[in-house]
This record gives sequence, structure tokens and C-alpha cells, in this order.
Amino acid sequence: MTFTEKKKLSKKELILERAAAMFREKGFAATSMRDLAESVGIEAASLYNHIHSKSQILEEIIFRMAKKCNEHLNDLDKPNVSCIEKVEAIIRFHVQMMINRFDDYHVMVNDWIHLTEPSLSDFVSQRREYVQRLEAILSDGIAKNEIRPIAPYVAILTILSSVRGLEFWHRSRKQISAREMEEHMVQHLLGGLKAK
Amino acid sequence: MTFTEKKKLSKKELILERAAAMFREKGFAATSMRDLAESVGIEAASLYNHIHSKSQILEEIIFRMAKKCNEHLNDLDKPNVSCIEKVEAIIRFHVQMMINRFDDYHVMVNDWIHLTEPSLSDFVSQRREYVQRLEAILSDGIAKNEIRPIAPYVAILTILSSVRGLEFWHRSRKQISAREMEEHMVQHLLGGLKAK
DNA sequence: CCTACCGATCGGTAGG
DNA sequence: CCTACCGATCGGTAGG
Repeated sequence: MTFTEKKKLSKKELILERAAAMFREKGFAATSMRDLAESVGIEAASLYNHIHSKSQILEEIIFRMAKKCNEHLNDLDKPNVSCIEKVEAIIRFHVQMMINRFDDYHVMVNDWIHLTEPSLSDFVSQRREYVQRLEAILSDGIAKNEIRPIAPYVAILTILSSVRGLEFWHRSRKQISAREMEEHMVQHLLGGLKAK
Repeated sequence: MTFTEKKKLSKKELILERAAAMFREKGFAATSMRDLAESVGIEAASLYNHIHSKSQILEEIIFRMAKKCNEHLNDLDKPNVSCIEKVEAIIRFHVQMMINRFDDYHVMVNDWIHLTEPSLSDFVSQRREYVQRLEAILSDGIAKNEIRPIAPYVAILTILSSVRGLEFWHRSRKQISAREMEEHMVQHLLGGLKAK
């Protein structure tokens, strides 16, 4: 990698970072390329030396995050890990993503509607598959009597939405630390699942 | 009320209804007045005989819903109702609102960011007060040993976000009926709160 | 409720 | 990376 390429890469990363922050604050549609350019410190036209289009920015932010989620789930696919341990790891992973990559996570969860075809269908099917894999882990745990017989569909929905709800916590002046929040969430969400 | 006023009123209601549906589908910023006009069946300019501006539509949708939430909470403020009964009523109320008034609920929860001042501050403070009232009910229940000693802040956040997560369920071809979903949610969310 | 139209702003391109 | 600029579309108004 030449020096020029390296510089270009890091400027692109800066654009993606600022874009995620602005998309989260104002939403994808309400953020203009001129707003974004100002935040990056260049003219709007100059953005196009680093990225192809506004849609491409959204796609990169969202599919990078989706990839992280899928990879984490792949890493968990070991036979010696119990189902309840897997669920705990998934809760912790999502809580940490929500806290540490707040802008990117928020954009994935809220702005995927603004994806255009074929990216939209791609994302929706990736997400469907992800949810199904989580449900399979829960079903497996129920079959092995590790987990209380609860509708996997409802449990997964509750877990993923609760994480999404951390947005409130993130916005408010934080009464509770990130570490405490994570423990509370694990306790609350996992506590309701474990078989006695 | 004259006949003319009555007709105007119902056309305005139609506009608000269609607007909520489109804001939910595409987001407030991505919905144009021309899109909305087409959905209503008139020209864009004609919308302005019924409403003042695009922002006003958003405000009406959101503050009507906020009012419903506040009124429901006021109705619950009776001394002979236990805290756990109050929490159950709140969960059921939100689940039913999410299911029966899906578009309006979704717009309130997702598109409030697009409110402009002074409406934005108004909404944010109303929501803050609402959450504080819910927390107070939980704190009261904990003090009376009706509810397990859990951080009220986290519990309220979990309840409200889980309801929001019903969006997934609503979008998907429904494997579970509304009635079942409500019972599952009450069981799951209330079950984790009750003192033994 | 429509036609006609306003100024502003949008995403993006040409050319250097 | 900038200046200059494109066609398209935006929310909204005038006038009837």
C-alpha cells in the first residue's frame, strides 16, 4: 500500500465515521452531502473522490456492522459451549456494540429502510437468517433443558429490542455506567431464560 | 358543526392517517408532500387547505399519541390498584397501541427527532416525565415488596423497548396472533418483576 | 381543489 | 481538492 492510498483510505474512514454520526442524529434522508462535507472539512464535491454516492456510504456502514454480527455468531459455533453461554455471549456482544459503536449500530438498526435494491433485499435476508440462527440456539437450549420453555421468537425479539432501547440510556446523562448497564441487562434478560 | 366543517375535518383525518403510514414506511424526511398528496388523491397544493405545513402533520400525529399515553397513565392513578397491576396495565396498553395504532405509534417512537423547536423540547420533556412516572410506580412496588428489587430505570427501558421491538413481529408474516403476543409479552416482562 | 409557479436545496458531474 | 454548475425535486404560495 502506497502512502497516497493510505491517506485516501483514512479520509474515507473519516467520512464514514462522520456520516454515521450525522445519520444517527438527523437520519439518513435529512442529512445532506453538504452537511457531511462541512463536518469532514472539505467541499461537497470533494467527497466524491473518496466515495461513489450517498447510498454507498449507508451501505458500507450497515454491511460492515452486519458482517461483525455474523462473524461473532460464527465464532460462537463450537460444540463445547452451552446454549445458555451462547445466549449470554450474544447479549454481551450486542450491548457492547451498542455502547462502543453507537453511531454505526444505530444506523444499522434505524436507517436500513433507506437502502435501495439490491442492497435492501440483501440486508433483510441477512437479518432474517441471523434471527433464525439465534432462534435455533434457543430452541436447542430448550430441548436440552438448559432454557425454560419460552417462545424463541418472542425471547429473541425481546433481547434485540432491549439492546436497541439502550439508545435512551446513551442519550440521557448516564446515571449508570456502561459496565453496570451490561450486567443489569444480562441479569434481566438471561435470568428470565435459565431453567431452574 | 356545519356540514362543510365536518367534511373538512374528515379529509384532514385522512391526510393524517396516510401521512402516518408513509412516515412509517419511508421516514418523515424521505416522504414528500407530493407523495402524500398522491396517496390522499389530490394535488400537493391542495393539502394546504387542510393542514398548515409538513411539520404540523408530524406534530399532530406525535402529540395525539403522547396525549393518549399520558391520559392512560392518569386513569391508572388510583390508590386501590396495586403496583404490579399498574405495570401490567401499562404493558398491555403499550402492546395494544403498538398493534392497533401501528403507524402512529411507530412515528412517535421513530420520527420525533424531526420535530422542530419548540415542539421538540416539549415532546422530550413530556417523554422524560412519562418515564419518571413509570419509574416511580416501580420504585413504589419495590418499597411495598410487590416487585423484586431491580433497577427501575433498566426495567422501564426494557419494557418500552420490547414493545418497540414488536415492529419486527408486525412486519413479518405473523406466526403468532396479536392476543398470544400480548400474553407472551406480559408473562415475559412481568414474570421477571414479581416478588416471590 | 386546481394550475402555475417561487426560491431553496438536493445529489452529483465537469473540468481543472 | 476546488469552482462552477447541472437537472430534479423540495415545501410552500398566489390566484382563481
